[in-house]
Amino acid sequence: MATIYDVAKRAGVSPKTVSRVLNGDAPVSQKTREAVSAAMTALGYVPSHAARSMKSHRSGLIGLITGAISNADEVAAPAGLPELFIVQGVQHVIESSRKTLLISDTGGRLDRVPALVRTFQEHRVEGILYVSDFHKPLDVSLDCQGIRKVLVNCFDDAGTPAVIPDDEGGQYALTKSVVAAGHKRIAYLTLAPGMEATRLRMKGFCKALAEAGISHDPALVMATDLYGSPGEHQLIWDTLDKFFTLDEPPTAICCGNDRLAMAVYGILRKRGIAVPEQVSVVGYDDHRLISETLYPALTTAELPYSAMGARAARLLLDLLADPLAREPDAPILVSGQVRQRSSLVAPNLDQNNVISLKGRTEI
Amino acid sequence: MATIYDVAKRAGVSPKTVSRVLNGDAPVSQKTREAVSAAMTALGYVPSHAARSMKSHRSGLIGLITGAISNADEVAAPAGLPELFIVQGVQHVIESSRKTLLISDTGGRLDRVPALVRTFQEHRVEGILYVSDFHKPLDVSLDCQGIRKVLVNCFDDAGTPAVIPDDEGGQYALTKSVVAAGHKRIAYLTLAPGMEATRLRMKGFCKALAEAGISHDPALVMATDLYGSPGEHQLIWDTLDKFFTLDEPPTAICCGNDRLAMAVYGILRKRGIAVPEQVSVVGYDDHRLISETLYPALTTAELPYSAMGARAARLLLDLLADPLAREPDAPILVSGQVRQRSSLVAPNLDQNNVISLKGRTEI
DNA sequence: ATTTCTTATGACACCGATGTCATGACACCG
DNA sequence: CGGTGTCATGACATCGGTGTCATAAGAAAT
Repeated sequence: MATIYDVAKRAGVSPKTVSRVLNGDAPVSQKTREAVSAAMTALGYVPSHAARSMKSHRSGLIGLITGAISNADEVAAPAGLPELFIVQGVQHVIESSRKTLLISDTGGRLDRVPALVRTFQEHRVEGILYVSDFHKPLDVSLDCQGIRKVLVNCFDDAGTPAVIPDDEGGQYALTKSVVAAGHKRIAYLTLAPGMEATRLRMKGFCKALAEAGISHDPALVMATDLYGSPGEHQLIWDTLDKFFTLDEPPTAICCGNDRLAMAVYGILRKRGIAVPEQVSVVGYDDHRLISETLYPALTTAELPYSAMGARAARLLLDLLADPLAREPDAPILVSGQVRQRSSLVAPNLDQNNVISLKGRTEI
Repeated sequence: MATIYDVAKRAGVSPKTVSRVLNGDAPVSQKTREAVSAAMTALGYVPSHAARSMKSHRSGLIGLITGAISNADEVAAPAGLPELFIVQGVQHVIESSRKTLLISDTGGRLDRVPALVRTFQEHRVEGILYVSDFHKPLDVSLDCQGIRKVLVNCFDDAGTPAVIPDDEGGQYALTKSVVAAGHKRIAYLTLAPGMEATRLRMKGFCKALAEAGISHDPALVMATDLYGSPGEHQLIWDTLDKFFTLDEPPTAICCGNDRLAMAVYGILRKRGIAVPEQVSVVGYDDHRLISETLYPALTTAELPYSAMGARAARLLLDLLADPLAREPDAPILVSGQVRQRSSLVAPNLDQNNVISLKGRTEI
């Protein structure tokens, strides 16, 4: 590989002059510049990042730690959407800032994080982004030896800058849409209890109902997310069974994520209940592969992963640009849109103001 | 950041001795080793990758170019499965070889590839993997200036080493399973014409039928993949309509990918046709988010992206380890499994040996 | 005791850039 | 015509490691 000395010799100038042509940081005569450029082209010269960063003490690298890649075959992890979208958002921002993103994967094993951090340190990354697979408290000790870091999709109680989804607001807005469509009996198939998203979204769900003057009926709320477990379909089946043997069955079903909604579609139809004619269904995540392809297309709330990644990357770059910049003192919430599609319509009620399940046929 | 000189001074030895402790490449007395280790710990010393690679001329970096990350919101690109799974397979192999993977994303713009290659060159990557979003001829000029490269999910006619999926074999095996279940009238909703996968899988499909003595009926083959187009559902609807008004309707439907199968499920049920009781459905890709969650679970052929990534990474490492290693002279085919799930059962025929569509109710 | 051979360690140069400082060549000024 | 300033360029040191070679300190052999 050609070096700056080779170029200098060929162009008949000093290495320093070649450096000046490269960086344009000092005047170089037109003639010299052309000679140097010609030599660079002829030799296929590309400057060495290692040599540069050694002298400048600036690597231009940003490290990102994720489990997205190795987790990808459990693509529907608890919260539903692969955190890869976060990486996408990060990538866009970092790349347009002329820095290079170094992505490392935990391979699903948190005990490997220290080794990844060490690799980042060897490369003298200027900042680190830690991306969690779903919204939760940080579950790994992340000692970065003074390197600036930003958490994405997780948070700690040490005040580390963090960017998280606005789960409460998202479910609130989505539920309001369901209410606005005229529904009063709204069931909710939640994600696993104990998850941050479950708690926050329930809060948003209840808030929207309360504002609409609809009393909260515990019989309409069930946790059903069991990804990977063979019993999941049975559980959803039984849960729906309970709902539809109530005196006043639900006219709309909120699902903890789009994947659950996909399962619900299948089971409802198996039981001869038409979506959306007899029951409306909404999801969460806006996992477009699902929400756009399901028939009918799914109304859902966007989990703004890409925007979160972009926000986190921008935050990190800002912190790096100004060493005195104050870190935000609370996690930054990023909100998503409600995506209206055809699975949500006005309820179809009979004269008793109860869902009309006539014409139902088990197929 | 502490340097090897700081450590040396603190331990009262020369930098070279510290280097020896770090690399263990020459004998160091027990006492010295301990003093040096203590100093390293006290100073939080981490060696500089830049300085090391400069001297050794070995960066330990492998570059990977993909559109997977920025493409992620078009997660169901033509061939169906996000090529991210390829990256996952690569990551596993590279990481266990003590090298570091540098991932760059095209942002969907092929004209940015040269810039990415240049960045890789600056970092002196030892090899480059180019990952295509679906199986096709290489569609970008990839001038790596002598850096070893391996193509994944694509191929060129210049003999560049490549790893691609065995589309023909996959569809052949899958179709054989459908035949083995007893089906003789098998419809095929193909991917877009012109795609490598479409051509090869059709070949496998026909081969399996021919071996079973089933004549190929063109009326049962239609291209329906229109991802992102609002007319897709209508097209599938109309296509299914044609199938089921034939004198001998199909008893099984092969779909070009799992996403199409998901759409077909919805439409069939809307039309009161039960899966799998009246019609069996199979997909392609084994996109587990879909195939495991659909109700009933989907029989499908695995598109072995992860294995392809691993294979390509291993090939690249082998080529790097032995500069004289001969490149394979044809693309390496990687085969996937057939995943048997509940959407495929024996056909339900009436006394005329025709599919029984009794009990059908439009819901 | 002297020579020989390990073993442990250090001095020094070098990898490929760039920052600092010096200098040569001109143009412009009075 | 000499003095001053600007422009273009080069010499040299340096960043943080490691390869090469030299050498001091013991251990083993004579």
